[in-house]
Amino acid sequence: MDKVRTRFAPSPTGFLHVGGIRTALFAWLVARQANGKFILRLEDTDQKREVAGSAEHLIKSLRSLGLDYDEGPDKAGEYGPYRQSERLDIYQKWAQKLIEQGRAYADPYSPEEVQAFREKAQKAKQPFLYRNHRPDNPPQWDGSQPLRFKSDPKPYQWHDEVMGDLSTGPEVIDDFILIKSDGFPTYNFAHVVDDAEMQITHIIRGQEFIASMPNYLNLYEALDISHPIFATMPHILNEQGNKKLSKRDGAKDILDYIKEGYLPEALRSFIATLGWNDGTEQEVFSTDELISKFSLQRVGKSGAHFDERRLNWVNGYFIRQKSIDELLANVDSFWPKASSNYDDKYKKQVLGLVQERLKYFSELPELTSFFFADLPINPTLISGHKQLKKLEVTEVKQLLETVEQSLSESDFTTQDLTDRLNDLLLSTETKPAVLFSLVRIATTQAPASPGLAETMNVLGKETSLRRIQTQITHL
RNA sequence: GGUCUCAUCGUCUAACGGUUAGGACACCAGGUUUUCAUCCUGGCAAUCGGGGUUCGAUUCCCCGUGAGAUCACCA
Repeated sequence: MDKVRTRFAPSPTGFLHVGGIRTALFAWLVARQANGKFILRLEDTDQKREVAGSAEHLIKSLRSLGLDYDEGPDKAGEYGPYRQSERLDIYQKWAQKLIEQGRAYADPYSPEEVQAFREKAQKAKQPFLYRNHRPDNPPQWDGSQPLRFKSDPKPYQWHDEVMGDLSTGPEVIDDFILIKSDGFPTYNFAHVVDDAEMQITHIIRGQEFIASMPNYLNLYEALDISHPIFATMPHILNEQGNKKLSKRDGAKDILDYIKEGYLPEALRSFIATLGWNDGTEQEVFSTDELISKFSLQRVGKSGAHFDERRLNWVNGYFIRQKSIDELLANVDSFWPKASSNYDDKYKKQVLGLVQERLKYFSELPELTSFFFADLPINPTLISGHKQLKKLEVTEVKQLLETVEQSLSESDFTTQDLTDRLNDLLLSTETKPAVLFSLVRIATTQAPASPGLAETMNVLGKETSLRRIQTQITHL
């Protein structure tokens, strides 16, 4: 087989959501697995829908996810340019060829007239086909009219790597527009030409294109080019599961996940297993494993729902696998503001304590703020505690003073703190649920925190004792 | 409405026609000296319905039903 070349061909009309990035990921995996090339092509043939800055946004999204491309708008290759708006002459050339063969003609009708045909068909409960109105003597095409494909309706059957064998009758084939009256090609024409020109071997795309496959097949024949391998991905559905994931419907920009501190490798694993698995019971995949194990044939045919809770679990899983040094490098922009006074050594100690509770990095401030600054006394932590609220204020005060006295003699190693805390349990005749909770609240003022001795060890003697003292004076 | 496609726990999914239909997320309960989390143990929970074919159907066929996609000078 030819060297594998896959492409991701978005239109620059907005951001990329999970569904879009999955198509890109699969195309990337197919290319990387075969040691082939992955190409980014911008399908910017609709000037009206183009959103300023979205091309850059798309590129940034791919880069953030680690989906590097070998050729693209900002990465020259031998099949460029990689922006369709810069390839108009190429489409003209191919269009000319079709005209010469009598397989393309100028559309003499106005949009309103075509619309009238459409409504008439609708009223008659007939499917609308432009070719039923194909003009007998179309005018010479001068570029001001749309150029239409003169189709040759026939039944088709074809193979799709994901969907299997597909077939349709001739009734779905029509004279679609090749080149619009504004001089730009339609997707239907441009992508066929570009995939051929760019030597693309696999077209991996969403299922919205499956209905027009027969038209493309018909066009491939007219152009006398062999078609690439097709792989159609089912859509990812929204959380409610009643429609395809869409921007309108509140689907999130994939870049937002990066901003919230989801790891690219976790995102890759999660997104890949949305519809794909290797047949074993493995749930999480490294990117190397994805590259070696992925296959289009094992992609499911039905749409999957996007479940953020599972993504959270996968991301937490990847976070727990990381070394503290790797973690430190990853969370750099997520620390609470107060952390700027602390060095990496201290931050690594903190990370070591919160690593297993992090689901995504933007949780870092709420999980670690008390390591960097004294939080205000929160009386409800005691008054709302099921055991502590039963105690008299004097009892609480007594307990804290006993603790303070013992800890003032500690060297604040985790071991010594643990020993002293255990001794205090005996000497004060209190339960862990009472004593430990109280000390934990006093030293952190947080509803949840890592283990008590470890936390105090990291906070240090001065800070820990000061906070206990502060708590006493606020009782 | 026409055309195409799909259908296993709430969710992601596994099961060359023969399994007590498996795993994971979520949830619930218990354990790991406080909390949150991790980890461990256990639990709840599915083959859309009806017909065939077969000794035997989640699996093959047909009909329903449901869902999705598409019917643009959008991609």
